[in-house]
Amino acid sequence: MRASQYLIATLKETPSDAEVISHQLMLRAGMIRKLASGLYTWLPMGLKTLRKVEKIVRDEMNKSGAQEVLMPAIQPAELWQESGRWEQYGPELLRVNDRHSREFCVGPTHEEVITDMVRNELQSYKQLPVNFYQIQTKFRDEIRPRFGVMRSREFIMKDAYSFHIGKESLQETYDVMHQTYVNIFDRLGLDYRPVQADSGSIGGDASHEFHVLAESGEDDIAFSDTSDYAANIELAEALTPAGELAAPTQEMTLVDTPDAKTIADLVEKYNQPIEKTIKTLIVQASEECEADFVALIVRGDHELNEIKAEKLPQVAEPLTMASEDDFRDVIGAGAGSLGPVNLNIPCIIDRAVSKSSDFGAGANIDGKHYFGVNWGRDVEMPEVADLRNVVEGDPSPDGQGKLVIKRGIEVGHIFQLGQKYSEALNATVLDENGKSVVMDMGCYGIGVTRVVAAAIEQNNDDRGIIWPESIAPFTVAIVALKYEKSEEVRTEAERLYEELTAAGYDVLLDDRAKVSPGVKFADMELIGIPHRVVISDRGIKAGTVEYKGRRDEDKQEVALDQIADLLKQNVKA
RNA sequence: CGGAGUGUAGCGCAGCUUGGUAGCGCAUCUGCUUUGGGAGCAGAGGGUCGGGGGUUCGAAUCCCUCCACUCCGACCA
Repeated sequence: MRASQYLIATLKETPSDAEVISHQLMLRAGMIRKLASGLYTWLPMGLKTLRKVEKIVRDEMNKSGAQEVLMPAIQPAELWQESGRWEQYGPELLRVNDRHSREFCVGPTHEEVITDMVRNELQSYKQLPVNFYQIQTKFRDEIRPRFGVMRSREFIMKDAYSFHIGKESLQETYDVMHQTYVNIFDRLGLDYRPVQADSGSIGGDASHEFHVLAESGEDDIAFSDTSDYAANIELAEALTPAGELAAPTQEMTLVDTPDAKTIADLVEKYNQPIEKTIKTLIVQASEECEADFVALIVRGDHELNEIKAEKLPQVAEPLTMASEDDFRDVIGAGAGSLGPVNLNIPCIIDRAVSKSSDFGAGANIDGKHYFGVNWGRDVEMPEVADLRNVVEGDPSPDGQGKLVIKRGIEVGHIFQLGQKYSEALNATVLDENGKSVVMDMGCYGIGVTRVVAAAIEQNNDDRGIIWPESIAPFTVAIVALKYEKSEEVRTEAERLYEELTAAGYDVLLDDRAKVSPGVKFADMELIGIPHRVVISDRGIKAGTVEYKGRRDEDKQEVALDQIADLLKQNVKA
């Protein structure tokens, strides 16, 4: 491609509303433009990379034996009513009416449509297992779209759905997809981790997420420093601290603490070590609990894990924090003065709290705390559960090593759905006995547009993007200085351009007239092209061109007749 | 949805307090010069000042209203 005939829409200044580096660089490199909140146009330069990501995903999916289909973005309400998600999905589902006022939605995902297709097309166990996928535009009406295409409302997703008789067959395909994802992210050239995950609202059993590691990620991932254990922090189990509960060394005393509303106050003003403080959180109880509220207690230095809390039978789903107005009458004290001693509602404590001794807690009397509290002696040990997020340094749940916590960007997610949708939509086939059986399902997603942003998030410097070779919009930039004036430069540049293009390389020839060298260099670096060749009069006189890799510190002079071979040896076409 | 903020040329911003015919930098166009790190000179074009309403002789500026966008929050004891 010739730069003079291509939209190079680079920006010198960073648009003011771009927060994260990938968003800034995608705008500056002329890859995307915003149309409205959460909606982006892909300019030629951005689309080129997007298509390369798609191609890798498509290649590997095809290799895995999956079959490509394409389903509509607009879906009829009936199917969603059949699965129960028309009511359940909430405002993230964009609903629209056609001219006959029939109801539709813009698909945020395609379980319903694929299950409908499969129940119509498949009749026999002999046709199973199958795995269908598509690369298609989705819409989710996010509460707050942000970070450019990282969390946009409209986005492109590769979604695949497999169908089986029995869990064993599902597990086999799940394993194949896990390996396929590893192959995909390896080829994309990204630093990523597969992690155990919660299956969340989509429902189902086993689940892994694939995270690209980056500081700006929105998820916390916990890893073992010695084994290959990795899990989303939502899921990572916090083990009970080893050792016996220490014997009391202090008497329990009631202390006036009128100015202690927070854990920080107790630590600073009353000299309580933070690990000897506790937080008492009041949440709505479920129907099977006789009280209206349940108290959840974690250590002052720990955080409640809402996913874990929500799974407790006594706790209402979704997890709802009680407001102070609600519980003040029941408990007799407000936030900041709550604790397990003389508490008149059910109480569940975190495993770490169960090993706390001589700790401080609210007295359930406004402005007062008990210090030196001990389980058994001062208050009966309540029910114990895993309630908190793991923190760095916790022992790994697999018993090997300690946990390290890093930020990740979720770019892929695979689930074993089981029969959630196939049962709701009655997707059955006949088994070898001629009996009708409900199929098991798996589903497998990759956020294709998000992959592009994540790749930039992980690969950039102060000059711009540094693309992995496999997804760079162009792999080689030929910067021709004084292209329009120097016939020698023009001849050499054209020759190299033709040769590399013929050899299958994606080459951008910067032949722009009256553009100064500095601008050309800056643009090529901002766009992030991995390999750069500079052709100039100066070089031609010496019989050389200059080569520099995007990550290289230094340039090197290469003989004119050797540059093509050098690139062919080191760069994949 | 709650809170905060911003809307002025393609991009980045000033002007608003104290009302008086809209400005700067970059980008764009023309010409000349320049060409190995975001060139110089000369000239030019480009604006419903987010929309509507009001106050006023006069509104980018003051008031009302609507809209869009951005950030923070929706974990708090």
